[in-house]
Amino acid sequence: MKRKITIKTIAKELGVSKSTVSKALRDSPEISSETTEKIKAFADFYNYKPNNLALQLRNQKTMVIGVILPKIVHHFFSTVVKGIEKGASEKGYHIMVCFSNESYQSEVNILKVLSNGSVDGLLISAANETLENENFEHFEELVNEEIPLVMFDRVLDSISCDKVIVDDVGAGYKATKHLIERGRKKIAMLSTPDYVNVGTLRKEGYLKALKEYELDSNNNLVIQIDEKENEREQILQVFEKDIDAIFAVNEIYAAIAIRIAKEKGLHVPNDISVVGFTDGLISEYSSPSITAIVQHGFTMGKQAVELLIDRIENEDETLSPITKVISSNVHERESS
Amino acid sequence: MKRKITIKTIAKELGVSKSTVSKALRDSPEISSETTEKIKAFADFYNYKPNNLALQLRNQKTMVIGVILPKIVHHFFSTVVKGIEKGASEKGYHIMVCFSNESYQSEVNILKVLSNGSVDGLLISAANETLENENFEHFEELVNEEIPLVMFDRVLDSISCDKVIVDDVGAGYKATKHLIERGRKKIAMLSTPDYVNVGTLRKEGYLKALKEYELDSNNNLVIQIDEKENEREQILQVFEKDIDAIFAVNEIYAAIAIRIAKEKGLHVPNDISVVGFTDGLISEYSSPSITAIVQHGFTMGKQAVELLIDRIENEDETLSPITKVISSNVHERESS
DNA sequence: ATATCTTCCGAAACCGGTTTCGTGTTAACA
DNA sequence: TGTTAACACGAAACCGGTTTCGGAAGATAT
Repeated sequence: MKRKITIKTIAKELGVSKSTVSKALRDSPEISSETTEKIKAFADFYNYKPNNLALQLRNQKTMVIGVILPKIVHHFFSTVVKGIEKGASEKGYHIMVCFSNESYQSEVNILKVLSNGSVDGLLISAANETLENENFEHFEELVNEEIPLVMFDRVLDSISCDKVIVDDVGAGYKATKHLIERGRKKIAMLSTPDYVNVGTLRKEGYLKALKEYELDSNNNLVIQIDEKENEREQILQVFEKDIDAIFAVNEIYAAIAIRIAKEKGLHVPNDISVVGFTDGLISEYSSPSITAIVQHGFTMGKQAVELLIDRIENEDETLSPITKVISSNVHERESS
Repeated sequence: MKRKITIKTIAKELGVSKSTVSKALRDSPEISSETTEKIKAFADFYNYKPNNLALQLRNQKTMVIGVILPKIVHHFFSTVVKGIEKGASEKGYHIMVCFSNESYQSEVNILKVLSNGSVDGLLISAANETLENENFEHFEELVNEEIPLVMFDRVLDSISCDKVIVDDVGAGYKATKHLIERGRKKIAMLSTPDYVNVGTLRKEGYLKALKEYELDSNNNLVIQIDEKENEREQILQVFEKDIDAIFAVNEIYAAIAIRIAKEKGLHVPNDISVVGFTDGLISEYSSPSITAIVQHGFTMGKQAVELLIDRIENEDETLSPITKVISSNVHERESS
């Protein structure tokens, strides 16, 4: 990188002091218009730009928000990132994005680096491994250090910070109710292992709807898919049961279910209805297109970053943590 | 944020000088093991972490790489980001991600901020608007300032920097050849407007394959889809022509084409074959699944960031710019 | 007893800005 | 003519580290 021109260079070249240059560039009334013009012209000519690091150090403010995501090649999370970036850039902040890849150790390492003053605050969605092993000390430390922190989607109850979540119980309920209203009575659910709390919450909503409509809610229509194993094999099992609808915890499982149904000669939605979660490209472009719960990732990201910036810029007021719930809704398509 | 403990605090508390603390923490032989132990214990107890900004300012190095993308809610780009992050973190770098949202002005604004010393280098994929209007001064300025820069995917020939691109001509050729080898003779192409050079290049490969197999290559089987208009309406037009195959410039157009074909009672691939670009979730999970060109976004991102870090860490050697070409291949599925 | 060498540590400069405070010059006023 | 205020600018501290250099004290050599 070419050696950048600094205030000192300008000062030396023009025979004035550092302070004069700094003041002139900031239009201080202390400096005569004559001198100011001269300095500005010089700075302009040499394309002077103040060094951000120096300013950040001086102001103890980076205008950068750290974002830790479990993954990025994922429609929901990429949508959230978009919302975060939008909200951040509107307030003049930039984002530093890191991925835990669902690994606890990565999460810890990233936090170690980012909590060194590189960022003004953090936006985190926890890794599955962290949730599974219940190792939360690294988050607790952040709270202790009073680093502004907002968790979203994959949040932890025991951490005292602002949170933004999807109303997963409500969403599960709405999805199931939607199927019931279409006349379905034997609704299976493709869920996640229990440690993924979103799966658990969605199941709760599912059971709630079944109960409300007095349908059989014995658990054996719920299959917990382990994403580390072959997903298709696991989903195949659900077709051995006597069902007329499937509620899948994400759009990929929904798409796989539809494909298996077709292979078995079942018509979707005539023989079997399918509702998915995450209103992404798969739901939109598969055929039949898939009825899905839309999670409003963009909104979630934007609200999360706005909460965070609020904390950053009003550090004095120590309000108790807020949890925002983004309500979801059913986007009806052809599969139900 | 809680006032962080600094070297000065430790020094005052322990009655030694700043320099002694700094040296002790860095295991300098200048400091007696006794003093070192004492300082380390104290630092450890109060969870001291050196302030990154101070180090960055001192070392004139941030270990941060700026990434500018046209968009993130897009399978290919999110894959590239994953590759970038992987390559970066392997070398101890972090990434700062910004989105131009295909807007020229955003691109300029982002560059203005990021070229202030906040990053050690930049990874850029140009916005469509920039390509369309051919405004490249902001990139030229980067080159002038000798800020390490690597462009990927959407690159500009006139900018002198390292580049990583997909072999779009070859990919278009392979896709078309694949269809021809399946016995197709009337192959339409769903392309992009001409200013999107990837579209133009893919078309070039398409035409090359047609010519090689002595098929009619008059241009009227090529439709340029303007993504700002209704895409479905535009794609519908292609079905008015006498065709037996479609080569789509991305997977969304391929999915839309398949859907329209089904609606028209055409069987895919018996009546009409479809090949798409971008081997994403849509191609994988739609039914029939879509034969697609895989672009290896992860590889592209990783190679781009490796080129960049190489430049950053070997600034003295001024080698002439390198262009890496990532070759793509056909992932055969059911649609062809 | 003096010279020299280690060992261990502190003062100060530096990175690149901002900001407070002090000061010399000139003009206005009594 | 002396006092004072306004103006224009510079010196120095500061943000939080690292690093060079110099020096005090004690150990060793002569």
